[in-house]
Amino acid sequence: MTAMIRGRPLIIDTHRDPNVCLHCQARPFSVCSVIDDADLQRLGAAAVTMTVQPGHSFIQEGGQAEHFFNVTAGTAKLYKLLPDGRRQVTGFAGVGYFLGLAVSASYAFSAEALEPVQVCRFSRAKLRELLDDFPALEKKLLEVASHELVVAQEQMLLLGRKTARERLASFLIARVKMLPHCMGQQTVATKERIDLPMTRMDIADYLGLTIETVSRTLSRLRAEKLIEIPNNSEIVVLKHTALDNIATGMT
Amino acid sequence: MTAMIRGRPLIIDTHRDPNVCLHCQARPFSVCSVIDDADLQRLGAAAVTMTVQPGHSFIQEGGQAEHFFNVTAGTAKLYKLLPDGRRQVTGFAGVGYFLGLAVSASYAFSAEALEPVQVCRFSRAKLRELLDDFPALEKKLLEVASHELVVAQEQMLLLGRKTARERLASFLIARVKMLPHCMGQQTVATKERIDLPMTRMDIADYLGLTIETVSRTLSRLRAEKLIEIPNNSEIVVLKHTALDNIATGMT
DNA sequence: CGTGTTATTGATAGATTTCAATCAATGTGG
DNA sequence: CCACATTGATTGAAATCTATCAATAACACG
Repeated sequence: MTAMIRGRPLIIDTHRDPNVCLHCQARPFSVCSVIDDADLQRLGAAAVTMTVQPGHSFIQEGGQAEHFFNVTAGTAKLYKLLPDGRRQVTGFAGVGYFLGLAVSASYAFSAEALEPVQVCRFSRAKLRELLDDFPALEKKLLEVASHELVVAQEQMLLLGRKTARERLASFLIARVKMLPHCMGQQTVATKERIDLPMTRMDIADYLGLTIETVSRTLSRLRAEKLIEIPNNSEIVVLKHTALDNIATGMT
Repeated sequence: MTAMIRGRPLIIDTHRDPNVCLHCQARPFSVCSVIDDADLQRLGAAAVTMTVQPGHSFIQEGGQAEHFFNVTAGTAKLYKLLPDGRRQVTGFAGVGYFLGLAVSASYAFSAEALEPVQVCRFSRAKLRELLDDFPALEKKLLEVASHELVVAQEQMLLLGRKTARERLASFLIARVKMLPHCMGQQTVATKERIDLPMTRMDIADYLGLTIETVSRTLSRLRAEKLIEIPNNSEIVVLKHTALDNIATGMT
């Protein structure tokens, strides 16, 4: 089955399988982690699995908010637009991210895949059912939403009060912190390799800057030996602490 | 009873009364609206009523998050600080606003009264109890948090991509929209009087600008006959539509 | 009616944007 | 296999918006 949006194939594959949740590698990172194994079939039966190709949207700002999504693979950018095309990326949704919390009838943002993205899709009605039957899920969603709010406030501080240099440092440090936790404290002094599935333009739109300022600022951080830029989609943090101090406005 | 913080009297009055909720004029605007009259005593028994004087904080960024608050009168500003004193006001909490949703152990922001503020205070434990006993309350909180997220994303767009002029227009329009609803559509073409309990500095910190830019921009809007400024704590919107167009970046 | 606080207005400076050119990586077709 | 086009990133020069510095003005309050 192939859904079409504006004449272009958006979803290359949709799939229903009550057992998807059992083998889902995203479960430990997502809201689904609060559902018992025994109840997982209920969840799986309510979900539709989709794959979204890079550059394609699965949520449109202002569109009817009929579905909720859970990212199980890949990364998507979330953004809002002004009529003249100015864009603000409000976040990047990676594995485990729950999307569509908006209670309003229409979505407040768009979501576009940066790499092939796999999502579980739930209808509004199905999610309501699930929430009624699994209070733990509702608790978890409240927890997730609360955390999102904290992150959003931190981003407001960044956008409203931080310099370009501080914004880039904050962005890099935040990315480091979401690296596989297994490394833990140990890597603080050593090299930390960040994967960047988004373009410089996306970073600029996320940090409220222009692509040129992002580029210039990264170049300067590199010249100062705080980072390395092996290629356009990777950055290595050489001096975590120094960068962290810049990020928090301590320098 | 008078609580002290850093040697200064923070709360001029605290009060326990199981029946407060019955006569609470903030109920229709707050999460408490989902609790039946019959259960209101449970709610009231769990709450402590406090009054906070202007300039005093009842939530400290980074402090232990032991309580949740519900504003029942007045307005507070919510803000985050950088080490060098740069401030970002993340929002203004008016009547009905629920505060402290953060799940973390410490608050992510500070809250300071702009005018005498009355709040209901709940302990973490008590709120958990209430949430377990009243699923509707949990649902409502999720709804509230989701709405807050939408508002936060809109603010990110403002801070990241809008001009000073657009920011002020957005701020004024948002304030107009939260005027008593009884007026409805009718006043769109007529005068709309906005009350500003915050200083120009607070507005600047909310919009990611300086006090001078706020002042200049308001002066220009006045010169263009889009607004009137009868005094420092009031603004009259003369041309709602024109201002709205500026706010949404249509001009 | 001082007096301190808050807001306005002016002049200048500065950080980031804008405009523009170059470079690098990738892909295409002859 | 190599010109050629395309896309994304970098770098430079100039412009612009907002911040900063500074001086008044308006206001609140004892």
